[in-house]
Amino acid sequence: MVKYSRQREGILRNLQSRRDHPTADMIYDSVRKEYPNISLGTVYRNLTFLTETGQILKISTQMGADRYDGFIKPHNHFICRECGMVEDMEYISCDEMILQASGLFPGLIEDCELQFFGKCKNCLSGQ
Amino acid sequence: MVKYSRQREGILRNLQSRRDHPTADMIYDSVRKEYPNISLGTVYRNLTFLTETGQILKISTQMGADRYDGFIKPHNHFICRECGMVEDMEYISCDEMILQASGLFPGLIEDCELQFFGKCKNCLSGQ
DNA sequence: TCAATAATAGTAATCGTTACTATTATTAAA
DNA sequence: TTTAATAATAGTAACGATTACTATTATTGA
Repeated sequence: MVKYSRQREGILRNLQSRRDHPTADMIYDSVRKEYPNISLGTVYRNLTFLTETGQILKISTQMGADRYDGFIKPHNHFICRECGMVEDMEYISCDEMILQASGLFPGLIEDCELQFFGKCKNCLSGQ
Repeated sequence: MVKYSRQREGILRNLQSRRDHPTADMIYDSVRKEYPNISLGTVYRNLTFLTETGQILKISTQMGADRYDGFIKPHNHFICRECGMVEDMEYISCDEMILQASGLFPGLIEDCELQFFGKCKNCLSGQ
């Protein structure tokens, strides 16, 4: 049985109000302004809960800590290999690819993830 | 200046001889049979080197430790959400998608990664 | 054969995350 | 309302994966 918590709501609202794909730690710093006593464990626990209930997205960038995204309309991400910045990109559907792959694979393919890597505008222009 | 090391060669050969996408720790256990004194740090250092020089691939599965792959012909991966198994899949090119995306994005897209998630045959059949 | 230095083994430290526990907050029912 | 059950919390400890450090060993070009 799930009970309401103002901390959880604060975390969700914080994440929905920004588009910078923060880490758990960045969210912690930010939410702490509203709830000075909130603990990092609470942030992690709720990020996991919100991810599992589909209210937010978790992004693994293979560089440093996981990122979170309050914008859940399907879209892709660009990850800068130099500064680690994560930016939204227009959605390119994986549906045909899943279909294509499912015929060849002895298992259940539920979804796929498409991430783009490269250098962002800032890093290209030498900082 | 890069100097030869038998440990590095052992790690590379070990990785090339298997298709199970092992973690650094699994490689360590395995290579230790040939080099009983090899240290985990040496394994990590060389895995990083081999990845950066394009001799192996590093796979982030967003579940547990990173996996490594000695098979570098372009291909995709299926990751089982239940047991974490990583399996090779036929390559589906991202080239058109990179092209498509590049026109819309103010940065340099170098490559993209496509991973499939779901349940493997074993986990589907209830173990 | 030697000198320069890259790579190592072993260990400590770090980072991101999860687990634990006593306390507090929420909620459904009396 | 009060109360009782228990979910969620704060604070902290523990954990797993990875990196950093340092004295020693191995490789290599001269």
